[in-house]
Amino acid sequence: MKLGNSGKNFVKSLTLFVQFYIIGKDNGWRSRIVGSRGISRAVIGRLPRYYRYLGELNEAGVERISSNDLSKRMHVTASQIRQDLNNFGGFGQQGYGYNVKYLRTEIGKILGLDQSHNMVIIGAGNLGQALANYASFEKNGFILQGIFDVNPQLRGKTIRDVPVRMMDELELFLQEREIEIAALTLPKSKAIEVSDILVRNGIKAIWNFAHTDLNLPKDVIVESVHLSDSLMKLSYNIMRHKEGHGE
Amino acid sequence: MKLGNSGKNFVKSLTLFVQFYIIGKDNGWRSRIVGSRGISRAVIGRLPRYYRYLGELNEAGVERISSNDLSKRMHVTASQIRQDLNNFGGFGQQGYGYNVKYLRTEIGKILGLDQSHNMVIIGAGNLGQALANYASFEKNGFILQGIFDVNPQLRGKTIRDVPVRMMDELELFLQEREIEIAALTLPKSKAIEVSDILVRNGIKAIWNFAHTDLNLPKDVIVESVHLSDSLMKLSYNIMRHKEGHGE
DNA sequence: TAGATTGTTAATCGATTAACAATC
DNA sequence: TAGATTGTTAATCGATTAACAATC
Repeated sequence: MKLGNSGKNFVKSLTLFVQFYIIGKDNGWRSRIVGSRGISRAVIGRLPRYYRYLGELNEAGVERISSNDLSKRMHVTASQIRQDLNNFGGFGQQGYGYNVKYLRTEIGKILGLDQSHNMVIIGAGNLGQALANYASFEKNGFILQGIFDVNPQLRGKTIRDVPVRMMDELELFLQEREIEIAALTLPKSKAIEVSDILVRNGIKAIWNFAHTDLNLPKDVIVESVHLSDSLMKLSYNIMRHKEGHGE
Repeated sequence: MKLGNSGKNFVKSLTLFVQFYIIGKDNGWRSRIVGSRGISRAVIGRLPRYYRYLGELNEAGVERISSNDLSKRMHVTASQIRQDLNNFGGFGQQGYGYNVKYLRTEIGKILGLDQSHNMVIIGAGNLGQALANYASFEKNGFILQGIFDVNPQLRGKTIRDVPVRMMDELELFLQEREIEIAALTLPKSKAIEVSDILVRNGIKAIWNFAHTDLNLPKDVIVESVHLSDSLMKLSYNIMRHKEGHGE
């Protein structure tokens, strides 16, 4: 029996659909396997980048991509891509590659972007305001519920419809709403005492921009963004580069 | 011959002084060795953190520290600290440990913090303004020379005495002053075209905050801070943590 | 000197890359 | 079916940790 071209494509699509549907159903046990730890920090660190590239491909209307093509765009090895993804399950199909939209969605689920997380920002300076204005966070499920500061001049100012509140309202606020994440955008002198308040009131994770490490109970997740560390790495590379060219 | 306690300490101090002086003189060939590459990314990534801890110790008046004590504060192994530092030379002394002030200075030199780097910020939104206001960068030798934006309403606004200029002045500005570093704090749609302008006008390094990777000639250093990548890692860890506790 | 602690080599561990059989 | 490309095992490479002799 022969099928015309459109018929073949239809079968192919159907096959893919069915396979992906089945894979989708796997999530139960797969996530339990994932939960049983063992995914390295390095792999997790790369997932957001895959997610970003798949988003761009998707916007560009690309339907499928092989690990090889993706590896060239991202300047990594195809082997690494396949190895990374297979930590979480088989998202691809031999002879076909990966379905861009599907793979993106799955990585999104792994990263928890399909769920919503309530967030507050502590410190309404430039950096706090910058974060508050990133509309794209909301798109990924991070919902800004409150902004706090000590400066009375900022009281009542709103950023994307969220009013700045004073710090003395923080504890009650955290208790009344289910806030999971706090972004700390304040000087290091305040960061440590504030982080204690946050932990006492059930915050699950802190996105730390203060110029210090936070030593908190190990069930509190801390993700730090140390801008000056980043700038120093850049500076080191400038040095190294100058030497390399005999200056 | 016996020495009293203060005499012994004097000799010890003298010995240390002499040793450190000699080590200091080594820098010529050491940096050439370092220049001959081979320092891994991972090691470089840890240097700013050592620098930060040594700064805190120094402020707290601590004069010397052993790799063991430092390892406990930083939650790393003493072995790693010694191994890391010995990539750049022997900064310590057997039986004594490391001189805090000296080691900090040396790491600062490795990172290029003893030199000054002219910098511009492209994009005077909240994030650009936040960076401009970080006085501590200036302390480490990063000198803000200019801030640029397309928004005419920002024209003439000054941040820490640096006026916001319009983008059409950028090329001339780069040519007239020796600008090494550009911080890109603008939307990804603009980031790529602006980075081309920067490269054409001799920028050595880009501190990239845009939500995209920049594919530039390999002699241009790019250090990216992808905030959403960071938030996604945090989100992943929240997920994993929930699973671990059977939710 | 004895004790402490480094610098450095060797052992282990983990992550990346290569290779290829499975399979769409 | 033949060709393409994955999933996965094995080989390599690199980074971390352990151990200890050198030495202050």
